[in-house]
Amino acid sequence: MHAAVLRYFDHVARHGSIRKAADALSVASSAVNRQILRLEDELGVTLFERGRQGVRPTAAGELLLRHVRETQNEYQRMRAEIASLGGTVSGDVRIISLESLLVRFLPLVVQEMSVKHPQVTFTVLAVHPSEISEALRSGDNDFGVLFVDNRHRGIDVVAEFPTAVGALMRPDHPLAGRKSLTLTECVGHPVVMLQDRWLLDAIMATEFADSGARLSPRIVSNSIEFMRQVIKSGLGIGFFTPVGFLEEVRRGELVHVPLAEPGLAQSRIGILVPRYRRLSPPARLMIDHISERLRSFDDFLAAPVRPALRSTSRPAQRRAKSRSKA
Amino acid sequence: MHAAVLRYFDHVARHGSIRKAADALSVASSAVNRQILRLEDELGVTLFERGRQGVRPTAAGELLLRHVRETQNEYQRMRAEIASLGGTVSGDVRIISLESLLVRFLPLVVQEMSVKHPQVTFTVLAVHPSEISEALRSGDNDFGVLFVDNRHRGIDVVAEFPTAVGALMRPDHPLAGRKSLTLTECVGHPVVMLQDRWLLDAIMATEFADSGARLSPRIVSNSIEFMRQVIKSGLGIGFFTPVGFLEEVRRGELVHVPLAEPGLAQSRIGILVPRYRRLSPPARLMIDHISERLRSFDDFLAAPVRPALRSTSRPAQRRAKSRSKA
DNA sequence: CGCCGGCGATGCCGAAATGGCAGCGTGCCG
DNA sequence: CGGCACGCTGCCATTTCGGCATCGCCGGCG
Repeated sequence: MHAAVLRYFDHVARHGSIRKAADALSVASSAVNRQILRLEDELGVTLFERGRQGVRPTAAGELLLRHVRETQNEYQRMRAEIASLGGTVSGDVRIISLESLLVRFLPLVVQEMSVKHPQVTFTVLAVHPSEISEALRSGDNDFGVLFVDNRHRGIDVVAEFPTAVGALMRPDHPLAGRKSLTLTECVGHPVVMLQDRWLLDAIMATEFADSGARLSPRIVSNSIEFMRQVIKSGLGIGFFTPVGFLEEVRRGELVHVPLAEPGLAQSRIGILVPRYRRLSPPARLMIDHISERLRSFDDFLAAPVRPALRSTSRPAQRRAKSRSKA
Repeated sequence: MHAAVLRYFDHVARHGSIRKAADALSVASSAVNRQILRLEDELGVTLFERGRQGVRPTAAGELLLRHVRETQNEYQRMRAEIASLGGTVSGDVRIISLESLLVRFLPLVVQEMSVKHPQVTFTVLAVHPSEISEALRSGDNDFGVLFVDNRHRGIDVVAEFPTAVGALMRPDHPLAGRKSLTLTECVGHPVVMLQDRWLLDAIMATEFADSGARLSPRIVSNSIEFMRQVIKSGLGIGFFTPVGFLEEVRRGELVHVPLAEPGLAQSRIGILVPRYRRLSPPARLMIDHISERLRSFDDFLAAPVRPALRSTSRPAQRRAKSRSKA
């Protein structure tokens, strides 16, 4: 429906080069070039600065770019809305997430969703913590499943759930019997750590730093899967939320001991949505489904800690504080 | 830039007929028709119900319509934004207003604005009170200059100014010497009234009813200009905000005596903007300008009442409570 | 009852827009 | 200096779009 020039312009901006964009679009570069020139003529401004190394949007180009992307996003959302009028939900749901949730949790909910709504497609991306704000604000993604971080402006938390960041280890580890741990208590034990603060968002990073704990990493990696295997083989302790390791903990292959540091024990996973974003029907359904799933895991996630401290009363208190709307 | 089919679709929906739309667009009806058919084929849904008397959007058509209009509005706003990058402000500012402001006040500010920014065009419409909400929400208009009515949902008041609704009469009228009046005090005097609640919004209507005052209208009309002349010729009292009659009051041709009823004395004129609407640069400038103008009238508008009641202290207190942003 | 007028849909044709191909000029880099 | 990637342009084929005439349909009116 929309003019091809919208897609062309978007691609040129993304690739920073007319030829690259034309290549990605599978059209001749001349065609793309002429559309851009025609557009500049129509608006009476130059939209790209032509450098020796490609093109870069001018201020006017940036404004147009925002309009174009917004239009395309809204178009997709509207198509999904129309499709859902006929009863069958369809469209693409774009999610950004913590990598630890990408490994187990999100595949599960995506699969469950796919069974219920076969027409829905999914784009699930792990993002570097420094790019979360941009990824949510750009309008390219519907929502994020991330650690709640109230430093983000213009982003709403539509549902959040407590999760206890803790130490993951084999059942035969010396610390495996503990009900909770401080980071300082882990000093001396071999630790496997994530490289480059991946997964550990800023909250945790400062907490780890503030504790003064000089943890000695025996193994450093940026692969969750690698760390999973390393921990399973008893090479050290890892620090994670348990959501990505539910199966291992259930089967007794690993033990998750929550950390006592307040900033970590009270950390929360939330569904983060750019404020004012209109969600497509499948995105709304997906948010509801994830909320439900997280809530159903909640007892399991939180139970190992709190009931042990609060003796008898309220033995399995529901602690999810969903603010999801109907 | 945008595909012609957007404009076609919009026009067809507005006119409720393909041929009418084609006529308004100055293209052949077949061209319009085929574009609509192609669009329906592309989306896989029928967008219009073909009746004997033209076409009417289906549910899917309504969704698409919203997207199309939003896209067009945003495009216009973006063009204005780009144009203002070059220093010269341009674009169209769409305002809805009370009819009483249309007669004197808005022509003044529009003229002042036109001098400063010749490239800016204006669309100023009087709307029936029952259509205010729809007119603001539709996205067709930038803002309204109206009586503040907090029953509107999703509409923000970016600036508001007290205005004293009062009785307008000739200086030789028996009540002309009064500092303030109640409606019951007006009983017995001939009154000129607006037909069909035009201008008087619901607040005033109820106030007039609640007061129990049985005012005897000698003349009823729906034309402000007609009533102005009638009042000037001494045929009766009219009830208005003074903004539309500033010149006459200044020249001493008419006297404006504020009404004592709290709901009327404390009525406010405000600039009402649809929440979440992004304003074009000229619209922002126009809002600022109107705010300033209203504020500069404020002393004049409010002074006749309050200083007289509060004797010495705070003789000419500024009472504008602008919440306009820079 | 039949005619007329308005409606949307369609076939046909010329005009305009779009895209593909080849080639130009230019600046960067080894 | 020669390759290389860049944006740009002339030429031609293809696709799309719009105008015109026409069809089928239906309601209103004489």
